[in-house]
Amino acid sequence: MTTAPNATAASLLGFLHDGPQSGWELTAAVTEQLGGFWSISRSQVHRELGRLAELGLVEAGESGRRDSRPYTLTSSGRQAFADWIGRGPEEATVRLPLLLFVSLGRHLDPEVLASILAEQRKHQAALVREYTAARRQLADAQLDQFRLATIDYGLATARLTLRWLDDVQKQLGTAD
Amino acid sequence: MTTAPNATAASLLGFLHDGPQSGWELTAAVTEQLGGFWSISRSQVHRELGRLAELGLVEAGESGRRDSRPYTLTSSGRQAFADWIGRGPEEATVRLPLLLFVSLGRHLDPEVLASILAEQRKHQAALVREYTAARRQLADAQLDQFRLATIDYGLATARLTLRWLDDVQKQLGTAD
DNA sequence: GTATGACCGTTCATTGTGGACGGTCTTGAC
DNA sequence: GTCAAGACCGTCCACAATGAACGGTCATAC
Repeated sequence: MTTAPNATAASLLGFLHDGPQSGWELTAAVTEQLGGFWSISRSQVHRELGRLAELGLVEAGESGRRDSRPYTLTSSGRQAFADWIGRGPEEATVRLPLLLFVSLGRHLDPEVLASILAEQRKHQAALVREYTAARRQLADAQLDQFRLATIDYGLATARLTLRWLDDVQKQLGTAD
Repeated sequence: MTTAPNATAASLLGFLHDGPQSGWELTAAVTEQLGGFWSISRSQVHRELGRLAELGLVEAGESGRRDSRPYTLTSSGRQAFADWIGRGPEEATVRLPLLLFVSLGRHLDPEVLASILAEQRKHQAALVREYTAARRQLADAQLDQFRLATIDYGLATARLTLRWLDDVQKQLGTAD
């Protein structure tokens, strides 16, 4: 009984539950729906699809328009996915460049630091607007409550980061 | 004028501002101080140190006790770090297994899902306690405000995730 | 008809992780 | 005093993941 070898492969199997899709389509779907908290790259997607095909968890169809090759979930693929998701999420390895940057902030000129933080603030604000729009749009079309929940997480995180940036800026201002 | 090739190398240069350290010590320091939002691996640290030495950004000292080899920041290393941090944080590539898991939750039996979420809740609660303790301990010893800020971020994030898990669980309960 | 740009897979250099291995020094139980 | 356990320390390797570059196909607009 094969199991999905890693989280990336598993996510592909998950998305293939919605019907046959090509590597390109899968990449687009994952990026659009999970982009905020689950990044993948095209090259990785294709490599995993190739392997999944070898393992028989997925079946490559005839190449359609423009080299697009649709993959279909097999029954053992379905089983492998069930195995994987039943084991629960693995531990996260987090890398947030923004946090690394701030934690080394004492080595940077306060003026420059302030202007960079302001820029980051803008970025987070844009993110909040983006998530808010997505939320509104998806609340209408009633959909998967799980997907709604993940959007809520993204929104909450963006808001948190925004508030945190404000706090940091404020504290820096009063520091002198 | 060389610049730190990547964020990992840059973080090492940053930490070496506090004095000469071996790869082991650097790994420990980064893990302890930034573990929540900046993961590194021992193998990667040593590879980067080797390269930094080749680039002359760092100088390997005489091997001390137990193969420990201390590295010292050179003046060009200092300059390379300044260059790097002056450019601001790069874009984050986020991968949160918990979020991937929940977003695929519809494929999992609700009972099993609930028990896994409960487990994750415990994990987050422990994290909150951990950060709270660290915060208290570091607020006494007056220290770098930047480091305090990063701890605050970790704490806020853990709390957010905890609340979010509660929301998800609640929503699942009422779904039937 | 042809230029532009969306689509689609492949390749490769580089970054990053985790486990295994081998070795060194310290500490404490006996 | 010895010796076992465990902390310390670097190295090696298989595997995972990213991003940029390349080459090619098709549709559309002019």
